[in-house]
Amino acid sequence: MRRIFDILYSTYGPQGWWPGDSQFEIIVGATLTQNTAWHNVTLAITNLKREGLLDPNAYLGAKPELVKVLIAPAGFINIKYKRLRYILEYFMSHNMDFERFRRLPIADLRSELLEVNGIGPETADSILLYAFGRPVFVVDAYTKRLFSRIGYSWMEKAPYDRVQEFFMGELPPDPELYNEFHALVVAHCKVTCKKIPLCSDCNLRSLCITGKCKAN
DNA sequence: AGCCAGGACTGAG
DNA sequence: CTCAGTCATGGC
Repeated sequence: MRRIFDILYSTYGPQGWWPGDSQFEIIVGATLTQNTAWHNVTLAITNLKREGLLDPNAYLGAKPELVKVLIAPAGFINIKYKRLRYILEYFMSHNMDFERFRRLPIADLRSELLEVNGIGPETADSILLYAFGRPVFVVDAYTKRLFSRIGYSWMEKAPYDRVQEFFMGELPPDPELYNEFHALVVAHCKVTCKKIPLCSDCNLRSLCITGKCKAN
């Protein structure tokens, strides 16, 4: 597992995630990117910034119609508008006390986040890792897709928590490592695309980046 | 013209 | 508990 990380890292280099300036922006981005191309999320976040709504009070005080237009590029406008509301209300109910979130035991904070309507396991873990620097491994569709092709076929249909437990059992609880690992998986999948067939010329198959495989 | 993107919720069986 | 249906837009 560590070897796979090393290959990815030497291939793509440090990714510098999360692509956002503030903790708050990371939280908003993690929500808006649900089943959505990141490019579209950047359009929405740029809109919110321009209108000064990338701020909890401003967002909650703005007219729904306006907010929906601004986040429209990210899709699912009605659902995501509500989800952002719920999430912001959660943080506001704790006075946006990020220091508190930083102190809370990981399991407790994760449970709190999962109780919020609109925050599922991946969004919760993205917030934990990228906004609060907690050592939580983020699993997503790319993770399952990639690893199910390089020897872990069981991951394809495995539930989120099972896959996460596996990775966290293989790797030390290092936020920096988890940060880069997830970002590198995304970076790799973005360039390989899910239609690339398995490579029969090397053990790494679709992860192979030697350029010698037929799959590449 | 479809198909897909850094998911999560809901309701039915 | 499992699972299809639903949600919306921009890029290729």
